[in-house]
Amino acid sequence: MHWKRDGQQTRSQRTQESLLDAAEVLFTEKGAEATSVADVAEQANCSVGAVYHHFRDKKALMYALFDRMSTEFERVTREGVDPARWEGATIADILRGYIEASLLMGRVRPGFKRSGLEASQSDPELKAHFAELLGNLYKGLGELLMARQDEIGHPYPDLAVPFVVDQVSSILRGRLDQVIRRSQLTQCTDEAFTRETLRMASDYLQLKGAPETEAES
Amino acid sequence: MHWKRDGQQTRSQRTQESLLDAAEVLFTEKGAEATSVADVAEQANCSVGAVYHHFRDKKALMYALFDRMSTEFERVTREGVDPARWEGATIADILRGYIEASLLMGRVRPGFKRSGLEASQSDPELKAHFAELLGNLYKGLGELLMARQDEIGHPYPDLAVPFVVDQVSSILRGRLDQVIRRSQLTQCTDEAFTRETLRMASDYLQLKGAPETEAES
DNA sequence: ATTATCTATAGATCTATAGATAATGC
DNA sequence: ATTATCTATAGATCTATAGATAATGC
Repeated sequence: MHWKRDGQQTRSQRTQESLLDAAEVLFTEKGAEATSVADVAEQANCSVGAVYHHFRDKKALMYALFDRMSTEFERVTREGVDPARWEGATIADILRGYIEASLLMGRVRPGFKRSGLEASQSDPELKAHFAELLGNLYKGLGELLMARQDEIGHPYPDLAVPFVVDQVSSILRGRLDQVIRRSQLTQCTDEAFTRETLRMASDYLQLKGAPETEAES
Repeated sequence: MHWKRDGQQTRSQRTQESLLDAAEVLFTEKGAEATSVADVAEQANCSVGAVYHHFRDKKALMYALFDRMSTEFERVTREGVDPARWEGATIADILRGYIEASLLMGRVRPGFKRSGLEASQSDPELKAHFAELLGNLYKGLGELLMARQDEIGHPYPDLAVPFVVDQVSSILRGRLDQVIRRSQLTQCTDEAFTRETLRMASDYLQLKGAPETEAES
């Protein structure tokens, strides 16, 4: 599982990170396959030889990038689904937090999904890892909601909660997928998007307590 | 806009179609970039030279495939959103029809999205065309729903209808996206998926008339 | 006679390495 | 002395073409 050489100089680590930065930009933009090692080297202001000094081959570079993104994703997930963080919060609060955080992350780090898929394609083990990362997020989020089961009016919370987690995630992916989205109709603001997505999830779960106080005056 | 040569023999047309079939399989499986012209030729049981006899270059093959898929997509859309077809139908009927048809299409022709995206990436004009195809579907579906505005309890139908069309589409894409989905949690049947997605959309729109008669006994 | 196909190959990339040069830090 | 970088290039693909061969249909 050692995809990158452990650099022993400060300079080495700097180069390695700038190579990963370069790869992240280019792979996100046009995909790993369409990006040559020379492209990455140029973007990182170093030579092709340097790339191969740090990474055994191109695949190793892809894996290392995926690894770096995964680590961050894992950290954000762990913090995000920590029950302590959401003490006293309602389901609506949690869902709103999830939507807002996803929009933010998806824009700061747009390449995670693509990177994960490309890595998955060439290695079933990484595919499993990628699925696990997403699974952990969905599981954690689901548990936060299930702990507030009494807010839910839907007749089968066991079914409704995983379903709503899944669907909201799909909706978020849909909004963040620049390629399709860019030229689509729903050109509403993030605020409107968040509000309506939240309303959809709330209506579906039939949340009690604070009903949408949104109807006109 | 002539991406393929007009074959003048019966044999020619057969070969062309089998080349497109081969490309559809391989491009869907591993992407156009990762597929070599030799791969396509082999899958179609012909030589590389034959490919280039029919298509100017590899890009032309991609475009022709996208073209063939687009034509079918357009036809299905046109028939699907024809108001005459849905006379007397409720919003729930229409949405159910959309969901079921999408699941079917997405499985019979899984490569449409990928093909569209790859074609889009190398040609802005095709990107616009791809967006237009999806746009027409969403527009037509939206109009069918708006014509039944009196069923909608949501305070702002003008906002809610495009929103629900968009979100249901994202949810469908999410379910059909094999790469992510394959290893995901929501392993419910298509029936359950359809039912719950429909319920979500109905709840959001606050459909009057036939309320979900689904609650326990 | 024309059109379609195949074989063989030139030319363009792109990956990966070898060997030389430069920088680091003990 | 060791580690990192660069330059130059070998070897592997992959795209596209040229020229020869086979099939079609008038």
